Amino acid sequence: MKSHQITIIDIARALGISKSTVSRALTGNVNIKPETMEAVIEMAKKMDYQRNLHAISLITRKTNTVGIIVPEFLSSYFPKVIIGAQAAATAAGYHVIISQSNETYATEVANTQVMLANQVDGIIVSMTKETLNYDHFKIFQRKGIPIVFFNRVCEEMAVPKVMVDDYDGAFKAVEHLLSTGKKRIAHLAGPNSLSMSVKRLNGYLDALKKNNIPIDEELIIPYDLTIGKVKIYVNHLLQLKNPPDAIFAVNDPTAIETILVIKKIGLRIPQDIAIVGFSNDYISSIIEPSLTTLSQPVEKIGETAIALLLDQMNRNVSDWKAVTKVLKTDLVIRNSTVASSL
Amino acid sequence: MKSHQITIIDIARALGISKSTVSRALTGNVNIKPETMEAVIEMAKKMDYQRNLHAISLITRKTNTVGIIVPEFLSSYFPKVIIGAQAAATAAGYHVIISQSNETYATEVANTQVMLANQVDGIIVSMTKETLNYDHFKIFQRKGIPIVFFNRVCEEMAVPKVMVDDYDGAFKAVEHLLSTGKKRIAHLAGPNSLSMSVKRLNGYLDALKKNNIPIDEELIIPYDLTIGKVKIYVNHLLQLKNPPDAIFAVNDPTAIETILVIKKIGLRIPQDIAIVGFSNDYISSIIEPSLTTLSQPVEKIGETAIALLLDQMNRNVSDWKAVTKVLKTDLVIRNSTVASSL
DNA sequence: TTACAAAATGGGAATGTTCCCGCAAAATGG
DNA sequence: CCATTTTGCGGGAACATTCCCATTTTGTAA
Repeated sequence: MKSHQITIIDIARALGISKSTVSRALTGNVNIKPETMEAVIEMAKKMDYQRNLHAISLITRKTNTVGIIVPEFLSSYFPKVIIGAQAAATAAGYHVIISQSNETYATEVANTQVMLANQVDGIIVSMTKETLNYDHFKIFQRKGIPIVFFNRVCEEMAVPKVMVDDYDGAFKAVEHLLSTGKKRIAHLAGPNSLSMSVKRLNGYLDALKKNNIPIDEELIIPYDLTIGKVKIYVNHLLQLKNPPDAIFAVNDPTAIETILVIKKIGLRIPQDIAIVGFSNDYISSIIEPSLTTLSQPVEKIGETAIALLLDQMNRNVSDWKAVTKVLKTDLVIRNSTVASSL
Repeated sequence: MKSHQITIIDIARALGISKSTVSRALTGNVNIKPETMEAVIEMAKKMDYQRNLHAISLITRKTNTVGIIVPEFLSSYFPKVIIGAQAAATAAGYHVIISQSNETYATEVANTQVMLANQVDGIIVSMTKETLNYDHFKIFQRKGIPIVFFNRVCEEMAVPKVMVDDYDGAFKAVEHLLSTGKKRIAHLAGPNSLSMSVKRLNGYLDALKKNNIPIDEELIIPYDLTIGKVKIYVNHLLQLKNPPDAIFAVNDPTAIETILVIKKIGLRIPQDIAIVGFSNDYISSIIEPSLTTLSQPVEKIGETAIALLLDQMNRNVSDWKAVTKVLKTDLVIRNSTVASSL
């Protein structure tokens, strides 16, 4: 079904030289006469030669490829991280293969297998919200393939991680709400399986404590990040005897959905209820009222993850370092917490 | 640096059988005693064995992997197509590797080389807006590797294509604007390099002709899809002696940006100027006024592209068929053309 | 010119797997 | 119970390339 693949042997035969020489010319590293090299390269181009990475990686035990596994593609967050990561990887001479897990554990496991089977030299991963078992990641460690987590990290694995300061971001968000005079701040929290959720929750709690605001468990709603459920929870919050005057959402999609629900109900934002998100998705500046949120250095996250990965790849397994880089977030104040001056 | 890889030979040795038998057990196709097979599979799991796809594809000349190349990740369009494509590919037993070209020709060429080097069994592609030379795609044809275009297709190559009916969509958009009483409809067109742009332009032109509206070249602005430039063009249009009362934008990001610019200027949408986009990105329903646009069956596009690819892969090169599937768009009418009844 | 080093090339093993072929063992039929 | 078929398994070639070692060619200094 497939036509004959052009190999270095074909080139060698065409030029009357050996395959070793062709190989040397093509990899261009050592002891090769410039004219020979030129002739080989020209012939290769002429014959539509394409090197077979499988054969190369079979013998070199290296693929010059790094894998990226993300939970989803729908928010602008992960695509932007990928752009940063891809740029950094390309600059270092690595190819990138990407796969997305659709927020499901089974797909994530399958994706790790694809990466393993493709013999990637390393991977960077952000987990799905479902992932509770980490065996499929631990295989990489056992095999000596570096793995770096970003954003949604696996706490129990001693590997490099790139995160933003979720605690600090949440803390800033809540203090900002308090500074605008809000007293009852609800939190639409993420699932406990993600350490990010827990950290944001802790930032929320500590900001309240520091400002002597009593914590009301009723106002804290952990949910599974399924956008459709936001409506239920927001309605529930608003029907409390003592409803909140602000909502801090665990991420931007949730906050956006919250705004839509509240607008439909007819409450004024931010006068009746203020809203803060997390991540500064593109849409946050577009929606009305525009969303106050914490901007994350997304491309930097991707770059940093790759940098840590490359560092790890250049070390011996025995010399691996499980550094954790924490990047800062910036509070972007918009009209969902401070009424427009217009 | 890398630890020893577990091979079928290790398993064979551990069980005191031959590598051929292990291979048979693992691929599970023919003439193998059930107990032997079980023992092999168990031992493989116990030893953390991972098959080496490179060795397999080297000999089988097949990788069970299809490649996806898209121009960008930032709009929700391509990520959604990928979700559909990935689902279809997985269902057929194929892995997927994704790469994004950042809308630059050079990256696209590099991406095709990664795909070739990885010996993918086929690729689906949507081109960058810069791509004018198609040699890097023609290589696939010459090598007998099926290629399917979607959305942004290469007209001069006789290969399968999946598109939406751009002409029809544009036609519907313009007729809708006319039906709301608009008379001077401008078109923020895409670059001529993309046939999609040309088709949308033709739909626009024919809808005007059919309704006896004179065509004013002044109102047609082809641009390169760089969002930052929208502001310049919109301002230019509004400063014309005889400014437009509606703008049909070539895609949603452009339309969204147009809305933002016009809102800043202070004109009323749709009363002073109506706006229509193309694709129905998520953000289109969120922005105020919400955007009238043409929804595309995004996931279906991905599925269809993979279906055509698989069909092609199951044929002999001599039997390839260059079918073109055209999917319909739906006009979604929102407040950017019809004032809210509230 | 000779001797020797350096540069350029060739040959063959190795990478991990599948596939083909051959052989032994088990199963089947008369 | 023997002949024949089927089933299960082992051995070795093949895939495309790199790498090591050996060999040839070229260059340089005495």
